Amino acid sequence: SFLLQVTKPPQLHHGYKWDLVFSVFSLSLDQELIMTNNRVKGGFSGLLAESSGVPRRRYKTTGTYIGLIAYAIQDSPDKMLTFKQIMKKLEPFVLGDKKGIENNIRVCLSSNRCFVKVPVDPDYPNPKKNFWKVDENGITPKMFRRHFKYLINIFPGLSIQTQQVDECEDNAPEPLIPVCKVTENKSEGKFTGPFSIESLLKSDREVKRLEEHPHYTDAQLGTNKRKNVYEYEAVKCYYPVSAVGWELASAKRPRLSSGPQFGQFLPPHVTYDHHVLFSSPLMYDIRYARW
DNA sequence: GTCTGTTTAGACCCCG
DNA sequence: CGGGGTCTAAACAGAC
Repeated sequence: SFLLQVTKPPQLHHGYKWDLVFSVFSLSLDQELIMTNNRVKGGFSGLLAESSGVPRRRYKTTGTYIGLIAYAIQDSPDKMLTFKQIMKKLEPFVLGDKKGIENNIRVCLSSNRCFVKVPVDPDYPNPKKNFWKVDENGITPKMFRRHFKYLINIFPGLSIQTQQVDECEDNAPEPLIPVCKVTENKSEGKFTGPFSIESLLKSDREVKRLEEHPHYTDAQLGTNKRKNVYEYEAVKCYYPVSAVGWELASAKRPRLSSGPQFGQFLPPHVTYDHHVLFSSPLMYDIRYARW
């Protein structure tokens, strides 16, 4: 594993702003930030804060991948980096199980709606050649507090302050649209994943067999050879939210099990929900769609 | 084969 | 204790 020692005075190393990193992770001066995949007691692993050699639990006192990645991206000249550039920038944090940490960062980029892709060459889009940038509209108040509270100085466009976040939460309005009614179309097979019947029912989402969905297109068929393809489509309702607004249903990026996912393009069967999109001045993010 | 990106499952954490 | 969030490992797809 690799230890980033935050010691006094803050060391400038390869141009990295250790003092900023220090504040990002809110560590006291004798603590260390470790980015390692090494297993510790109880199978626990992750980003650890250590004090006097005693590992602490992740949350509260430690950084997160989201925060770290966001820092790397926001600290770059154009506020966007390729995956390789992100890894290069985070190199000082990452020694040891580099593959594992790379994997984690990929997962993090891919699954969080606060990270979006921008084609390196817009004229010749290549799904594997993207810059990653931080989408501030994808940062929920909760995420802000958890990951970005100490990064406010590198988010000049983020029109929110900690106090505002708290106020937002205190006065959170009701969603503009009601939570979807739950309908169920049973089918054979038992699914246990996040899109299983049970999970979907629990989370008040509408479930339909893909084939039965009115907006389903044949283009979706046969595009995925994976084993555990869930042939369900979740109809999720999102209501206007951003870091300045109200609460998102989830910070996780909603997605189908298969189909084109490139940049901000939406699958062909996805339609804008104009009521949702335009009923609030805050709504300008195309991901606030409904399908 | 390598690199990049997506998805899933499971373990674990925190919070209500 | 359950739900949601984070992290890890792994499988997989597609571009090069």
